[in-house]
Amino acid sequence: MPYTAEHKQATRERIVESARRLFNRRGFAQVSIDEIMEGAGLTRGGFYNHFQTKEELYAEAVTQILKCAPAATSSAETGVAQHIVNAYLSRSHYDDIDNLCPLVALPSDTARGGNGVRRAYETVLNSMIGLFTSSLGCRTNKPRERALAIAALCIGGMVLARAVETESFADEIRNAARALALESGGWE
Amino acid sequence: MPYTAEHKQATRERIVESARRLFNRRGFAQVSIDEIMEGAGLTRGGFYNHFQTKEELYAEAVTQILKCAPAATSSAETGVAQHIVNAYLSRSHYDDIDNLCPLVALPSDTARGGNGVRRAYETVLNSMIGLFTSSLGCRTNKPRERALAIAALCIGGMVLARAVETESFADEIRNAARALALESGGWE
DNA sequence: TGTACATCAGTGAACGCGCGTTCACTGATGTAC
DNA sequence: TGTACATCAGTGAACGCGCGTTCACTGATGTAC
Repeated sequence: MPYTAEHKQATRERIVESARRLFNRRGFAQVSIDEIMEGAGLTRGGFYNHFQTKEELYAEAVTQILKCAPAATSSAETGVAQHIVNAYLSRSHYDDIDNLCPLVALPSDTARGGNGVRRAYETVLNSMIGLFTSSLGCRTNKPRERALAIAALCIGGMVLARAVETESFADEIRNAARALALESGGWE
Repeated sequence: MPYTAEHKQATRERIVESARRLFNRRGFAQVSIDEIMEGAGLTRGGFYNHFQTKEELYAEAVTQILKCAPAATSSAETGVAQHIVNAYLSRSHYDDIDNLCPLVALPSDTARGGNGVRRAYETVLNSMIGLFTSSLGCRTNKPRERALAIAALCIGGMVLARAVETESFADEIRNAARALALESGGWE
């Protein structure tokens, strides 16, 4: 059997990685298969050795994007949540377009997308919320409700910061969202 | 001069209205000029009597969408802000796709778009924030910062609710975001 | 160890559809007389 | 008031490009002997 299974798998991953970066930046419709394949160092035709349709790649890439989201950190000690809030609403997260959290980059595309994509989105959001919840357990009588609101603040603040034209306004939004998130978590 | 200027203006507005609804629901690339014109009761060709390009219509439609956003309410008495937060995160706002606030429907498209679109987005967001700020004036020492965070909560909560697959989860998110927003505004 | 072979990942030309845009035409309407 | 005319909003066929997808082919690689 020529070409090992590992070789094929590695190529497939290069394609998904290229797609991940492009979809996260520009959404589904604005990215062509040519671009994705070029980003993976391949040409157009080979795409269909790995995926049946562009849609299929999209679902896989989004799930993939979501899996490497910062919220995937597994340890849930107190302090981790605070750290995540700070990192999430930091200037460096705002600047790093290629690694922007998909919860921020793709909510509109997800809302317009199919069930598979929505499920993946929900899974990642859930893991972020689970982390906040356990970190809040001893500080409030409604930790889950609080965790949900803090997630909305983090993601909402970032989404707005990225949609706005003026950079100083974007900074102001991030900082205000962070202040309230930290206050609500009792982390200030 | 056959056909009055008013006639032409009215037609133009029908096109923008049709575009407004479609763009708000599906974004820029997923809507065709055929659909927009059909929604306005016209045919393809006439489009170019009113607009030079699809892009031009997009910029105008988005600005238009943003202008009729709920935040445009001008009176800024205390209580109005509270009312807006409640309406914003209500189930009926969540359900009404065609009239969904563009701050919720279009942030990704805006973030990927040109300066005109971003400026329009910023303008509307500013008017929402201005309203919150003046309504908070006497209740906190940092009214603007608070207002920014509350806006992030409203929009973030709604964006997440709309991206998630499970309906009960969406409800939970809306309610949690509302609770913290009202608490932060001192309106509970 | 070396060689012939079979497989299949990858190539790039070609296809066909959708859609933005153009264009020659139509016909509804306001104006001049 | 009625009629001829000029204008231009609206029509729908056609164009052309981009892109998703297909397909015949190539050539790199692992296996059998």
